[in-house]
Amino acid sequence: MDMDERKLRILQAIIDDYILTGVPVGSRTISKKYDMGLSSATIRNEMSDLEELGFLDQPHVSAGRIPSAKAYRLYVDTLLKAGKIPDTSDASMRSLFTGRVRQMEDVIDHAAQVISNLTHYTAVVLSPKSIQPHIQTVQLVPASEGTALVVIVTDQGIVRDSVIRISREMDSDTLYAISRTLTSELRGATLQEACEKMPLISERVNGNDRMLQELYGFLEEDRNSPRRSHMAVGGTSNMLAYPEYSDVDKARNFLSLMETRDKLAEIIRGNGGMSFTVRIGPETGVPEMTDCSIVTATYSTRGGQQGTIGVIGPTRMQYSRVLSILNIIGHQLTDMFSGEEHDT
Amino acid sequence: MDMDERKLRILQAIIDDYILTGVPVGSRTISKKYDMGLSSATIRNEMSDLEELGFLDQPHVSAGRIPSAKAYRLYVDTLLKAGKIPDTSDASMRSLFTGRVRQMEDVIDHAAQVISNLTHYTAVVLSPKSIQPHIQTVQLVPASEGTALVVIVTDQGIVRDSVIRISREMDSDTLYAISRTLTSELRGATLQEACEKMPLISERVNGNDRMLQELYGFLEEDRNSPRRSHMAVGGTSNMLAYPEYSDVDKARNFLSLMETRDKLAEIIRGNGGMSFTVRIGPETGVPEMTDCSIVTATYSTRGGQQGTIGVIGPTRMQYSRVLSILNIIGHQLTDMFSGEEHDT
DNA sequence: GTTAGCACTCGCAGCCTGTGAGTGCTAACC
DNA sequence: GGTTAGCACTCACAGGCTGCGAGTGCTAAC
Repeated sequence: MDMDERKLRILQAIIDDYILTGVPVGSRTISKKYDMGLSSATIRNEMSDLEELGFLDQPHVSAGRIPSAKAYRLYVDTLLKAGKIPDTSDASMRSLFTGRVRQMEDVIDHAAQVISNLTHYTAVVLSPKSIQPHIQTVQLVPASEGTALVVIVTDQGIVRDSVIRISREMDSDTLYAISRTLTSELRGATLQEACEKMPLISERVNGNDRMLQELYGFLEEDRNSPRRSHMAVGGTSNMLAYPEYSDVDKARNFLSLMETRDKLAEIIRGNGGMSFTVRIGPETGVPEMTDCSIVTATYSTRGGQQGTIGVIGPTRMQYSRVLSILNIIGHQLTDMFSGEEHDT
Repeated sequence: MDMDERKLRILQAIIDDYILTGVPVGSRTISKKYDMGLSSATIRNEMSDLEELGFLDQPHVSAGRIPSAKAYRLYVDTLLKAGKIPDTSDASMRSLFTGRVRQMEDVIDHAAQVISNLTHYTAVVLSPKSIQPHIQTVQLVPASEGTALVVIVTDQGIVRDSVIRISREMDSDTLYAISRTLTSELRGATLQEACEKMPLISERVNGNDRMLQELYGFLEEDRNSPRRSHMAVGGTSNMLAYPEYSDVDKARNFLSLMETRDKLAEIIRGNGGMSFTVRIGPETGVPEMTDCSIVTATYSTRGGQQGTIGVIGPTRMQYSRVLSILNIIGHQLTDMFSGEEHDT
């Protein structure tokens, strides 16, 4: 017994219907609602076959059938093969980022909002993972008495800063002089390399051991921390609207997963840099998410780094709509971050 | 009919029991569990009085009684009057902030986590609302070709930054020179005043109109935006564990309120700078939160600004425990932000 | 003023039942 | 041989009924 054209059409109809309603779908429904010119009995036979092939599950004998993960997979694959993205009414989306957002983090927060509003699922937006940024400028800025702010600008436009203590005698000019030395010494180095170079530099800028010590500490720490990779989550409450989560315990599990941000980031990032991924149920690899699907897309910034946007929803997700939305928003973010600088 | 000592003791017992169990409490329970030396019948009479006085509500005739908002109010007030804070096992809390956290935002995120873990309610932490910071240093740092980073350090240690476009000819020294001028001109000014001064300065730093224009734009925008006031929310999923939220719709309302961050910040900030506030049910002023209570406390930073930490829970909250925890965490945050600089 | 006793209320869990959606199978039909 | 009508069967679910138990209010006695 093989998949033929007709089985495929029936499967498609079942999936469509189930995505829409969330209720197990029966043979009669298919034969009536989607006029295939077949009686319910015939559909019934086909459905029985489809079940045997592993595309349908039956929650209990006298209920309709629901698509299996395998079915969604097939569905999505054919969807993606066929020019994938239908044009959603993107007039409504074109101008979502006009409201003068500047800081990258603000944009990311906003994007998560927008995506979750459009999809009615949960949206996650990750800033690009900075892969070994190279130092471009180091500057010490006088802050309050006895402290200075270290600002490190990298080639990816990412700015890192921290306050360090300095001796009270230092004035602005001295700091500038030191900044120049540091910049010329460290330009082009990765944070890693900068750490290694510090001892050498310490000889050339004599008499400021304590300060350099602190600077070193900052570099050291910053190098190891994955911070500055910002993440925004939006629309977690949307999920509660789906009958899949009318069970409070399930909902709670889901929500607490959404709250453990490290884990969540890891999950979303698990797309291997593909421009689109769809992970369905068990494919997510997360036990808590066997009845969720994750759709991700990427956007890129000037430096060629990739950020990730993702949508988490029930397995019966409106895949085509979600893919379309992610596509559009992804492009918008790319435009925003790579064309013009994201400033005023 | 008046409140007397005995009525108070009974009310206390009822509240304690209800906070613990969440189930309407009956006269028999009180007479047995909390040995008052009174029979259930007597308690019954007293409870009837308490109901008449507005301290108890009866969900339905044959259920026990539950404390009204008025009762909680009384409860909290006497609690607060009496040296308020019981010593919770704070050995477990003392060292919650050791893990080398530096950036203020990280600390705030962490604090929200900690508080929600300790209380099992939802925690909100707000960074101080910067009230008219004064500029201390302005520095332009070369970023990528044709752009520079403006770093503004204020007297409150708050740093604002943005990328602006500059003409390509400018080198590091030129930028420094301009920085010096800007700093000497603007030191001590508020952002507001800085905006007003810009036209004047523009004459003195000739030939860089475009850059100054952008700088002006940045100041202008920054002045008006309440950003940089960071907010962290933790433990929203905790609320679903309480029977009060076993209704999914209710839970969803709550969660979507937690997601509208502006509104949430406003609500939490509505404490008028009091060192402790407890708002019970309707007192919150938020229709969606009539069955929630909000407890807030403040912490302060070097510049004397106040940040807010808050806990949102069901009205039958463990007020004394929550107050105690907020007290401790508040002190820790104050120590961290006002004693030493929050750096390495 | 306190308490024992009692009748009464009412939510809730458990059980039963009818209904309806859905299935699988068989036999007839084209 | 594929398709369809018919039929018996299954099973979740909603609705109605019932008994239980927790709780109350009232009254009368202590």
